[in-house]
Amino acid sequence: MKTTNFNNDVIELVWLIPKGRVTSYGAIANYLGAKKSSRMVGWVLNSTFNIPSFPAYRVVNRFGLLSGKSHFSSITKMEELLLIEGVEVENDIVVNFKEIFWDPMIELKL
DNA sequence: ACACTGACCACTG
DNA sequence: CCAGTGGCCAGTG
Repeated sequence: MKTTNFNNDVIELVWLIPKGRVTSYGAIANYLGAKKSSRMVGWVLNSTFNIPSFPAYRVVNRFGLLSGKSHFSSITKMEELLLIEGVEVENDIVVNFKEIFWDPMIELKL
């Protein structure tokens, strides 16, 4: 596959998400200066299925919904992985999303 | 080359 | 509040 900067940046950033925290596609796209390209973030994540222990499960949509769960090995895998880190999930939605939301724009502060 | 899709998001009426 | 729309752009048929 072609390795673009965007691709690498997204992957780098996702690796930086602390355990027990989550972020959103939009937040990542926004931080990378591609605000309108949040769809691309999802696209990049879809190509990371072959990267062992890549924490793609820490990325959800802006509502805290586990929109990518169907792309994991098991439909419940994403939720399980989050639960292990102490992230509560109910009806495919991160319960305390606002509290544990990790915004690179703030956390990495420029 | 063209049309459509997608792990999305913000804006508009 | 809900539906529609535009923007982004790589992959696929």
